[in-house]
Amino acid sequence: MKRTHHCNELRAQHVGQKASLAGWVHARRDLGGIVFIELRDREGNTQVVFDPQHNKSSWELAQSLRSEYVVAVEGVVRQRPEGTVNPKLPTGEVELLVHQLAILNASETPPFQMDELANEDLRLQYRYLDLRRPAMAKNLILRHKVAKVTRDYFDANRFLEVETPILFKSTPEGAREYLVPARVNPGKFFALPQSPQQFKQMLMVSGVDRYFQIAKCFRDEDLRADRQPEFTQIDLEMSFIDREDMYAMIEGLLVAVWQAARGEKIPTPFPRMPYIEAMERYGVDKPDTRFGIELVDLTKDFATSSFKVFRSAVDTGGVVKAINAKGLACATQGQIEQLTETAKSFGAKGLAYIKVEAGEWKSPIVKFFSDSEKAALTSKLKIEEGDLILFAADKREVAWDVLGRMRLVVAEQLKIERTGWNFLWVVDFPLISFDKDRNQYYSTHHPFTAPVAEDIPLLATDPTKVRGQHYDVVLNGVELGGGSIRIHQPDVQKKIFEEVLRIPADVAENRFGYMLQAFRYGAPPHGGIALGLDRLCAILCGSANIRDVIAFPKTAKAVDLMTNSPAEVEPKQLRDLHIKLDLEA
RNA sequence: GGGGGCGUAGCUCAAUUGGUUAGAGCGCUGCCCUGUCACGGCAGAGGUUGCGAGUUCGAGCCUCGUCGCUCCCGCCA
Repeated sequence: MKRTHHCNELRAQHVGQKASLAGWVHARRDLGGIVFIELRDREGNTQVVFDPQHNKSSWELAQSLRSEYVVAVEGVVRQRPEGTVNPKLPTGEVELLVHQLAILNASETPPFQMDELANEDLRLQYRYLDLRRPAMAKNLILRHKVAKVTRDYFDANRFLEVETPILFKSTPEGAREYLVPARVNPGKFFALPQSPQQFKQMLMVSGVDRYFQIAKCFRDEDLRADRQPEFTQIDLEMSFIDREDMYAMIEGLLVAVWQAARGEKIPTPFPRMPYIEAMERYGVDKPDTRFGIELVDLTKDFATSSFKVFRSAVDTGGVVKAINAKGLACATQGQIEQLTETAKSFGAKGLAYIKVEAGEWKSPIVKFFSDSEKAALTSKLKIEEGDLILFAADKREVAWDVLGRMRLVVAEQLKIERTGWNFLWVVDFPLISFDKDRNQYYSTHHPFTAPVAEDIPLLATDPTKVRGQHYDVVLNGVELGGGSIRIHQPDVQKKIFEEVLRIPADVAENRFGYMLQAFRYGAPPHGGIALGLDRLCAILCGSANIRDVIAFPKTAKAVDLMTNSPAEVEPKQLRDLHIKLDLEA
């Protein structure tokens, strides 16, 4: 009794045909004289009917069916009687009248029902049941489609899919790594790659020209809703290109993905926004441009203010900025305190505010403002009845960060509708940043990013002014991916390592020596990008959590509840690896 | 490492100010039911209120500790 159709296939056109289905018992409706079973597989559901007048023995056997039994049925496709068509089911015009039923496997009563959402830990423990749920099956299918269209697209664009090693070398800068002891080399370790970055650049030197990979990456950092310790990137690298080529290539990919996954057309080219503009207007380098509440700069207006908090922020080189949460003046004192606590958790010293209610500015600070300052606020922030103005007076970066985050918080509270797909490229990032605590420069992204050519002279004088040829693709406030045109001249790369980043020569040689050497043998100009496949799929599924698009994810504590890993190992295994556990956890 | 939320029946949740025998829906078991699709009807079983201490005449509720799930900050070149 091999199946002839899946459970979302039979339609009116099949009426009268013999058909066999196999799947799980999704629902049982036993009316006494007649039994209906809704049979489910990953594609959908079909109603099958057991009628004693048609086939008594299978009707009798059907009495014993329970949720999640695995069965095969053979019968004839029948138009449902008038008035019993189910418009909610794609197969709802027909049903399968069963001649023969085979119970392929029974099932214990499942720990949760397939049609409601159980607790996350239970779902993860019984992930194989969770994945049977139609919503999760749909996510798996969508992820497959995205991967498939990605491969097809890059194949059509002359890319080669090349696998790079999972056992890699430890590169201590950046994220914490998972280490793998190397048994045959006692005391030495591999690390799992945070990304295939260095290999893909080597592939360009190898003449591969266009590389892509759907690559597993590993980072031993604390988890978030959008961060798992192992995750997947759509990773690519191209030779003989500039930034414009990359923008066009990725826009083409995303057009194809949206078409395949959602059947929607997205407009190209995506807007470009310099990093500094993103920060000034939205306070983040991955702005959600689907709504306003933009940051407004008031530094000049309060440069000579008699309100000391603002004045001293400006005097010490900081800024005064504000956002207008239109319609939030109704916030209670308790809610304002809550907002203040939130702002403090983001690094603010406090949260100055103005509530515009009953034609009045209600605020503990407004009495310090001059008429001209009030006028500036009114015009720049377009203040109207019902507004809530939130201020940040601090160092520029802190003010950006606090208001950028508060902007999202108030948008949430105002329940601002955020629809549509707002893609954009954020460009012109600073190549180099300065770490005040450690008193040294560091690469904003990674040390292989090429400077914008005309800014190269600034490397020696004012490195933080140098723009990098880096680009991030942002969608609705989510960083989908980022990349850069790379340095391909060994002398420039060496200069960045040694003169700007001040990596000691022997350390640079040990970590990147092979790379510098490779570049001396004819490295083509090249650049690449990596997109987070998990985040991409989560957005396409409308899920806030990437666990929903990963078949077997880990909990927030980085544990797999289904297999109970990580777990302790046998002492012999440790001995083989020359590892002794003698530090308290 | 820090902060918030949650933990009560198999599942999702309720339980007033700390006060009688901890409830509901779904699921489960049995019986009835020939056009259901959230099938319906009748009956029933099912609880160490995560765990451990403490306060109290009395704790699901308060306190402390601990475990688990989750969200956020730090962290994630």
